[in-house]
Amino acid sequence: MKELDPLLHSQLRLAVMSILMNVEEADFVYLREKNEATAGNLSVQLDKLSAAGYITVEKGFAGKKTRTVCRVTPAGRTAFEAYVAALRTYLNL
Amino acid sequence: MKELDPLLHSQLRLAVMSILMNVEEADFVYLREKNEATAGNLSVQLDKLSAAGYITVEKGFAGKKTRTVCRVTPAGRTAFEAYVAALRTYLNL
DNA sequence: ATAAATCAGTTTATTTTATAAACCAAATTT
DNA sequence: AAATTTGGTTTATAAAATAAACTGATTTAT
Repeated sequence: MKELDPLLHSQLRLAVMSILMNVEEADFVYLREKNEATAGNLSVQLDKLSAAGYITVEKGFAGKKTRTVCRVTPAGRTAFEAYVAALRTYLNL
Repeated sequence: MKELDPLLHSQLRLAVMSILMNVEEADFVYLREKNEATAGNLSVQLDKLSAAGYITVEKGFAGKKTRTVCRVTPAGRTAFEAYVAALRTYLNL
C-alpha cells in the first residue's frame, strides 16, 4: 500500500502546505488567521515542516515588529504532489 | 476552515473506507492483507468506524473458521463523500 | 490422541501526534 | 510608566496510531 507521508497527513500541516503551494510566501500571522489555528500549534507544525525541509522559515522585521515568513521548498513541492497522488489512489479521485 | 472528519483522516481507516466504498463487503482477513496492516491495528480501527456508525461489522462463520464481514453504511458513505469534498477544497484538486 | 503450529481476532501497553495552556520579549496604548 | 497587545516559543496534556502480548478455536504433524 502506497504510504501517505505522515508529515503531510495532518490537518494543519496539510492546510499550510496547500496555502504555500499557491502563494509564493506567507507569514505566520496570515497562516494563523487563515487556518484559525492557535499560535502554539502553528509554531510546532511549522517547525516540523521546516525540519523536514519542506518549507523555509525566515525571521525578519516589518517595521519594528518581527515577521516570520514561510515558503515551500522544491522538496516540499515534490512531497506535496506525491501526497496528493497517493491520496488519489486511496480515494480513486 | 472546513473540518476534516478526524475519523476518516487516518491512514488505515481511510484506506478501509475507500475499499468498502467500492466493494459491497469485505472481510477482516482481506482488509488486513490488502492494507498490510497488523490485525491489532485493524481491529481497533474497525471498532472506531463501527462505533461511529460508518460501517457494520458482522461476525459469522466460513465453514468452521470465524469470518468477520464489514460493510459501509449510508452514513459512512455520506461521511466519506463529505471528507473527499473537504479535501478537494484543502488541496484545490 | 496429543503436542506444536496456525488462524482470526481482541486487549493492553507504548509511542507518536496534535493541541492547548502557559509563558516570554518587544512594541504599543493609556 | 503601567497595562495591553503582538508575535511568537516552550511545556504540558489529551488523543491517536501502532505494536506487542494474549485468547480461543483449528489444523497439522507425530
